[in-house]
Amino acid sequence: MKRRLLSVYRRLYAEWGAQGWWPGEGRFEVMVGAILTQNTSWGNVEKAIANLKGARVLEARRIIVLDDVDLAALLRPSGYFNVKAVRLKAFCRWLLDAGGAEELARMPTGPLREALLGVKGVGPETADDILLYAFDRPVFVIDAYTRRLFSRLGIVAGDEPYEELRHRFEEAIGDDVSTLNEYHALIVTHGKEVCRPRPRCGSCPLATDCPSGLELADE
DNA sequence: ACCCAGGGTCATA
DNA sequence: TATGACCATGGG
Repeated sequence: MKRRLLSVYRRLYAEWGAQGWWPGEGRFEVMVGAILTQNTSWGNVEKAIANLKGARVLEARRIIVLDDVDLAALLRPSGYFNVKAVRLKAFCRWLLDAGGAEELARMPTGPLREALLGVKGVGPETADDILLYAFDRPVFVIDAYTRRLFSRLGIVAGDEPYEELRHRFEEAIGDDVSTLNEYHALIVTHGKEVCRPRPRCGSCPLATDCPSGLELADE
């Protein structure tokens, strides 16, 4: 399990190299993106972030004073805009009450993760996105792409609880932040291009010698 | 005209 | 603990 998992990483990396993730400039924009991309394609998120920039409100202090309706209007392209307006404001409120990102950056990873999970609208995946990509903490993000790719490879079932998968991946990968970062980035940016259902298997980089431990599970 | 996308919350059993 | 409803836009 550990070996096969790392083998997938080596192949993804060999094929596509470092991704230099997360898209977005600076801690705050990364955190905003993590909330807005919940069950939403990144292209739509970019439009919403562009709206926030255009309105010059891409700062916690600007966001908390907006009316929910006005904020929702800016977030419209990213979908679930009413829900996300409330979540984004709750997150910004928490961030400011905590003394800002610089203060949070001093917290150990465990307590910081618990604090993030205490914010309404921040679940395990969003918290781990923020920990890994905004605070450079050694955690691995389990998302829909990860479940899909690795269940296709037959390495996991795919429907395990979030924490179980997270611990399995972290145990296999280790605590090197840049590896955790690049691995998840590769899965999201190129996971769809590999290990498609049987008929297309032969064309994917992972499948060129799939017999060596990466054979596909039947779908 | 579907189907799905870098989830999370809340109500129910 | 574990399902199901709900949130909503935009691209394929």
